[in-house]
Amino acid sequence: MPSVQHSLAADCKRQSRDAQSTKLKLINAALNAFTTQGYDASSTRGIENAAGIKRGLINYHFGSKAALWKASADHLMSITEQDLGAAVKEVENLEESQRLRAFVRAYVTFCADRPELNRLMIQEGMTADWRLEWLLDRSVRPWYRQVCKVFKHAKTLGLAPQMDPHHFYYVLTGAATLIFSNAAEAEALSGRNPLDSVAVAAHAEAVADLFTPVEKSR
Amino acid sequence: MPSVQHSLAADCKRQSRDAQSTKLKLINAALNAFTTQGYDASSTRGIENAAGIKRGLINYHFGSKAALWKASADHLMSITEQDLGAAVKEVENLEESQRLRAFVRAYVTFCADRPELNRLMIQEGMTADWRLEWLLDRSVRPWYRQVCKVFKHAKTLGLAPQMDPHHFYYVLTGAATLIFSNAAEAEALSGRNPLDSVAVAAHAEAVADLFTPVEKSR
DNA sequence: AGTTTAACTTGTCAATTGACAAGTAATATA
DNA sequence: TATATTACTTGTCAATTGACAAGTTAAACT
Repeated sequence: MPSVQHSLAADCKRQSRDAQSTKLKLINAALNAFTTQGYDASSTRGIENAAGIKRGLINYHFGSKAALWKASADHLMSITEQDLGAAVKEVENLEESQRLRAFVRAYVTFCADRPELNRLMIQEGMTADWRLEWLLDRSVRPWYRQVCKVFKHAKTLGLAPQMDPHHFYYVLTGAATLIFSNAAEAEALSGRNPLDSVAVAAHAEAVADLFTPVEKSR
Repeated sequence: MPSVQHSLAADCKRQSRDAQSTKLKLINAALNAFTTQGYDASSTRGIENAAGIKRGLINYHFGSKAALWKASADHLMSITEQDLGAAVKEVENLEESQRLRAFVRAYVTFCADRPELNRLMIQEGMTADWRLEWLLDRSVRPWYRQVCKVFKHAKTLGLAPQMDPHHFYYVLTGAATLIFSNAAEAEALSGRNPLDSVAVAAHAEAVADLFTPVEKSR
């Protein structure tokens, strides 16, 4: 009997006294708040409530709201690098003529999987402050260079439209992401959830078609 | 001498006791705050300070923060309907083969002139609440229908890519606007102001090229 | 000139916010 | 078993926020 109780207690141990799991709950709740409401409109108490933990734990585990933001953004960027990095690697194994198209498709699919990334960039891309600077240094600049590189290569081979890479970056990013960033609006307008897998695939094709030499008339 | 003083006083009269001009100052400051920071992160006191008027006047003239938001959004939408409506009318005078291209160009130019509109849609398009509903009813739905109509017409004539109108709407809107909505980020990445007229024209061409049957190779 | 009304001003309030500090409880270690 | 460390809890604080109410001033009207 005592042994049962003991092992039960051991099983439950990680339930409310595991710093790692508490931190993760906070980071997930924080990402949701920061990316949909923005930094200033998100309250630490609201995040703590959403995470289902007690008041005060943000300051205990992270020290400040700003530090929580950095930890959350860092977490999101790590996931992004992992997921998107793997997709990009696969693209490099393809025949040259299909690379840009596959790249676009992989990017759109990723954006639908993790709309938080684009929401965060939209929240922080409007005003030049410490958060935008942090994001630029941490991951936007490298990603920007990579997109430009892929595009320039395709353009050289005549497999992409003639366009300045900088404009391509924003045309692609905007075209690929707005429908997911503004999912609530898009759903109200169309009556269908844009994050639904069928809708995602259709959107990916639409965006890919734009940048791929058109297969003449139908 | 007294007459001079009198006429001077008459000229200055509208300086600090004209309800219309006070309201307009508030609406402009409010638009700037609401579109860049979002509704919840914008404080009425901050808006009053930015407008250069005294504390309390928002509640005197508008009754509440929510009412100020509605008045500001309504103001922005009226301007939009005027400017964009005029541009669309001009497009209708053009030869059919050029209409979609001219439409896209006019839209991009407008977005650069008034980045507040797209910033507002981004701030409010993520979450389904009373503000999104207000915007949908007031102007998004009509505009959405118009864009779909123009596109369907061009598609029927083979002058636009084969694509669902709903996806076209978000592809066009995203491609056209992100570089202006995220002007701070875009400037940090490229070193050049995306709202500069040369950059705007280049972006308009890039977007228009996407949706216009490509003039083969160069 | 005297009165009314509209425009503005300022004091105050309860609620929320980020932060910190002084606690308590659970677990690991000696 | 005793002790130390880590994880969590709760009380409190000053600052900010949206709202309202009781003022004051300026202009319009009679």
